[in-house]
Amino acid sequence: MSLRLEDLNPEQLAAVTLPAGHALILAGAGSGKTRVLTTRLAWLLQAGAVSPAGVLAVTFTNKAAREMLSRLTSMLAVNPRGMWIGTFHGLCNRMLRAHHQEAGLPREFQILDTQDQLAAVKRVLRSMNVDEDRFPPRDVQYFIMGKKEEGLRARDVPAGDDTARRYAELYDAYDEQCRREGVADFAELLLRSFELLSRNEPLREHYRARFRHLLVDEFQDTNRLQYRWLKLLAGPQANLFAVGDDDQSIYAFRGAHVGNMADFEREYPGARIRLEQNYRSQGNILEAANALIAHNAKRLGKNLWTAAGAGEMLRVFEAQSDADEARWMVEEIQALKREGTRLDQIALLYRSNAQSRVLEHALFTAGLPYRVYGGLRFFERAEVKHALAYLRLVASPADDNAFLRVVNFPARGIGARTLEALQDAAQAAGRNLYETALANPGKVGPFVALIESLREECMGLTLAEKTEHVLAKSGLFEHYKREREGAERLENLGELVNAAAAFSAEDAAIESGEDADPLLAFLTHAALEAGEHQAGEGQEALQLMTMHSAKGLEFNAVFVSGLEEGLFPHEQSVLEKDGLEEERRLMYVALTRARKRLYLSFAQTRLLHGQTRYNLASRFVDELPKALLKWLTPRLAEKRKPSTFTAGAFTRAVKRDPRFGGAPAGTGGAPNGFRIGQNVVHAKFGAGVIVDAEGQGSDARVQVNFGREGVKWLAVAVAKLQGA
DNA sequence: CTGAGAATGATTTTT
DNA sequence: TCATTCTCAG
Repeated sequence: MSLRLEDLNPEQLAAVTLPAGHALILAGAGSGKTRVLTTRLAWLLQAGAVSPAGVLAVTFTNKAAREMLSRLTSMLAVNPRGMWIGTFHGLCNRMLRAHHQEAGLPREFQILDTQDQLAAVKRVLRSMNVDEDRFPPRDVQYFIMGKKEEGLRARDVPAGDDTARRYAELYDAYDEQCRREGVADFAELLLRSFELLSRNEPLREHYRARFRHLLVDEFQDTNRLQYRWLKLLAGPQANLFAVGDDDQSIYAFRGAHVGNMADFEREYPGARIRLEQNYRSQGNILEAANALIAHNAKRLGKNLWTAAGAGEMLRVFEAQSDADEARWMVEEIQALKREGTRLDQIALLYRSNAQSRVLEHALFTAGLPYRVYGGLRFFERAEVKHALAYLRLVASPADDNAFLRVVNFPARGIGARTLEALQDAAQAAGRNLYETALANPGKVGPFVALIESLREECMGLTLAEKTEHVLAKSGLFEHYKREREGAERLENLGELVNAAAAFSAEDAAIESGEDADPLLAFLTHAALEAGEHQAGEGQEALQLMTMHSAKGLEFNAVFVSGLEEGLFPHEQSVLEKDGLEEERRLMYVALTRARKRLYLSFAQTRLLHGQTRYNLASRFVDELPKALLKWLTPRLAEKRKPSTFTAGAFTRAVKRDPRFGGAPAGTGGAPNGFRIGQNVVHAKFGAGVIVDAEGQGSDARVQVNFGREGVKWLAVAVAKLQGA
């Protein structure tokens, strides 16, 4: 256990030992960001500048929060209990639990995850007889979330046309429903905490007097409300220490506002430190990443460097097809393995999850073990959510979401009609479903009686015993035992009991504050931390994930695959405002994951949504310095002229014209010696690929995808296309 | 209530 | 293509 400052570089040391005041640390990829943040925290505590209770450190993920805490306790003997280290949502939850009355929430309020929220929105729409075609539940949910993250309640939403007004009404009705049912969605935790602090002066002053130092990780990922929350909590006295990297901002689509960094610069004068020395990648990789990101206009500016050598060149492979690309990757992986690279030190990155399929197929065929990130997390699994719904009803009967989820699961002969009648009665009485059913049992009588007895029987039991009891009495265990494919689900339910057993008083205190009710804390834990993606850890396996999921990780060898226009940058993203720059930052993140070896690949043909797409190499490949690239395949479209034109249209699925016999891809007939899938060069538009064709002889026309230049129909007789 | 078949879309993701 | 969601008949 030691706090060592000797190993820090001058910039890191400067950041760690800054005197009181505000600071913005621009921390490049692999520059030791987490280390600086935790060492800063330890240094403040050890120097006696502040007590553990006087600091608040906030991160985005539970994983990051755990890592900070564990690194801190390895440097310093501190009791984590009194410290406020956690995610934005976790800390807001803690504050709201401590002051639920002032915040207008019931003590046992439950947290809605994204799934629960959608179900809740659907109920609002149904109760208001809203046309779901005009107001799709997903859009309404997105609207509500977005407004909350801007800090706006329904009444604050600027009035617009009828549709906008209706959205605001639905938002209002949704909030009212949440209030009735004693639940809060993710954004609500933040907004409610923000409103609590802004309205309740004594409380605000209490926390302002308490927290002298606020430290923020991944500041570029904060949304507007999170930044306002920080400012409100900091007040005029506290010191804000923000660490971030605008070049790694890849979450604008979920509300992150990179502009917060520029705003911070303006609003909080103080220290500005750039951490540019990279301890991860070799020189060529960094040089490539620097050159790529230099194409972005909106940057604070930063250049990574390393004391390590140049290392290897970046290897680039052009495949005929996605399957071909996958086969090549397998070969390279086997070669790496022979050279002694551990499989878990190799990452296969892609833009979208759908791309993992081909890779998995090739890896499976080759017998290479792999692990795919993404998909359902533990607490999101249906059987686990069912079990939790019973526990939630025991803790908080007003939770209609939980009620509806399990009132007829396992089946108890309670049908849609019964529930409709119950919901109508509840609405008329302005009460929740549970109360309504209790007052007028009918068909749901046995169900509420079951919950009532569960609540009684659970008194005095430990958390794990409660969980086990609920599983047995609810019939969930029986149900899955009978089900043919229920074995895995049963296993997960067993895992849930284990999780409950492992959930300690310590966890509860950190999760929800001192003297928290273990059951409530556990339910909160389940909502705020969805758990691992899947089992299969520990085994040495290749790591397959999206470039987004790879953020923060590092590997000896990295494959960045599917570098094709339309796929990456994604065709949707280039239509979005600042979308291309965000895609480029994503590429930057992908490149900077690699320590020693970096592979880039793209395929001429890719099967997507059941149709063959003909693609051109991503512009991001062109944006890398040629001198750093080692082509493993002959560069076919070398002649392509660079262009500044960024038309929106990209490869469309090829609709094969029956006049050409609907021949398979690549061999399809097209007029005058051209065929679908063929690479061509046009004098003005550069390289392209034939995507469709029609007509014969002098009327013949072909549709060509020129990537950035868009997709164009050209008359063969006029266009003078060259075969490439 | 259940199961079969149709319809529907389909970046990226944490809390 | 394919996975999920919806609809309707039994």
